[in-house]
Amino acid sequence: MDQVICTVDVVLLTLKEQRLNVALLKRDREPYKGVAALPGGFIHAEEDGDARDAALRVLREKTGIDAPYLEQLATFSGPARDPRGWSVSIAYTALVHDEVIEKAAHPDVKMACVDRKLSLPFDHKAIVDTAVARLRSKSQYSSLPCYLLGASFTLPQLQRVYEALLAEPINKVSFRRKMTEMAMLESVDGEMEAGGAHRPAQLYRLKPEYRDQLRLLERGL
Amino acid sequence: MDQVICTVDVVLLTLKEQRLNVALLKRDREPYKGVAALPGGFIHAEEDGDARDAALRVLREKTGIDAPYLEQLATFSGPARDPRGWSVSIAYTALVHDEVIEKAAHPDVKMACVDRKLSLPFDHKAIVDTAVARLRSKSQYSSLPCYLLGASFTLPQLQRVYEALLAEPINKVSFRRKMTEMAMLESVDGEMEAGGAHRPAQLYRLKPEYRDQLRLLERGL
DNA sequence: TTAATAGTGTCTGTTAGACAGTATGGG
DNA sequence: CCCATACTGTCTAACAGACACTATTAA
Repeated sequence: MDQVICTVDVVLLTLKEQRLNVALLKRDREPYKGVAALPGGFIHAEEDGDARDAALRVLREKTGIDAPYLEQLATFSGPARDPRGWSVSIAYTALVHDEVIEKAAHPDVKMACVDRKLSLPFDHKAIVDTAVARLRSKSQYSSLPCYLLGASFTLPQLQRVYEALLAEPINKVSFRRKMTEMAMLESVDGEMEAGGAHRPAQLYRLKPEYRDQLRLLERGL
Repeated sequence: MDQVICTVDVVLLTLKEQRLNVALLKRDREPYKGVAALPGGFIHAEEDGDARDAALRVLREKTGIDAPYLEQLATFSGPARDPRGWSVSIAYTALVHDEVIEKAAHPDVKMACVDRKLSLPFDHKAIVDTAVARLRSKSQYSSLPCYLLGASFTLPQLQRVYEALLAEPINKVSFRRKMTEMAMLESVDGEMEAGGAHRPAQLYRLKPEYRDQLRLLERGL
């Protein structure tokens, strides 16, 4: 049997000031010791139930973040991507609200804007690019961007998230029609957004059944 | 380092009489020797450039089919899916025209309709279901179904493929507008579909630049 | 000519976007 | 009151689907 190294990597994304950021971690061992890279690690056959469990474990151990929205991205493989030998990395995308990362406040985790030129070890740049492209693509026709916000949020906030991801303004009336069509939100009564000198916006949250399951539109935004 | 078995599996799909069929191969070794399963095998670190190469190699060795449309589906993993131990299978979907399979005429390959109840070893049923769901979903907004036809085909043929995959009739005028919008086809001049006592249909083929690259619609069919 | 299917012009209903109006908070 | 932003009603433009009409072949 040919020896193949089997790892998972996590592209942990969040929005900071309307810009997509990815979590990078200073590597604590060779190869690339001390270099910022995606949180990742070997699959532990004795403890991990599957690759997804491994990704959740790695994220918890390395960043202190627990149970984010997580979906499999793709698997990257080949003899050259890791100097230790022929390797497979099952990559996952995790989406969290900015606050989750700030609360975890892990000292070795640095957020980097994905629009900047990133210089990353292994093929991590390609993995990040794939994750970002997938997120932006799915934002056109799904509820995925909701996971970049907290437990409750207003429609104007959500629209700004979609607009940041799609990098284009969205018609307010159409946006609201589409959110109604997706029928994934329920209003949180009585609670309104605090803040400015203006009418406060209604708060919403994902219906429980869609907390882990995407909602799709027949026709995109 | 924990020992993880690293394999690839291929869901080779084709349309036979407007029904999606998957290629199954009688296994020639344990486990499940003699049982029909997806074509698959171990990654060979010395010869495979990456997992995709492994999938192409496996498909060529086991079915005689070379260079089909191939895309990564997902990776399946866990301690229980293979009796030999904790395993990872990087699954690929291959699409080919029915004739390609008939010409290969591999004696151990049997096509099975995916709508029938399939009893498959490992987690191959789940892999097939995932591949079929992905294909049907992408058929709503992409050129993917083209790869289930040969090098050239007519628009009525292509529409029947879309209708078979989506399991619903499509408006002819809209369908043609959408194909024009995708702008992935070029007419094959002078050549017409032979056959019935009626006006023959114009033949088209994928433009060279889209032979291996999907074309997407802004808004689905 | 008829039958059968290919391909198109056009009308209509549906949907998306523009715009302007009302609603509701703070100052 | 004013301003700012949330929300909504409604008009218009764009698009999708229905339908009918023409085109082209074989018998």
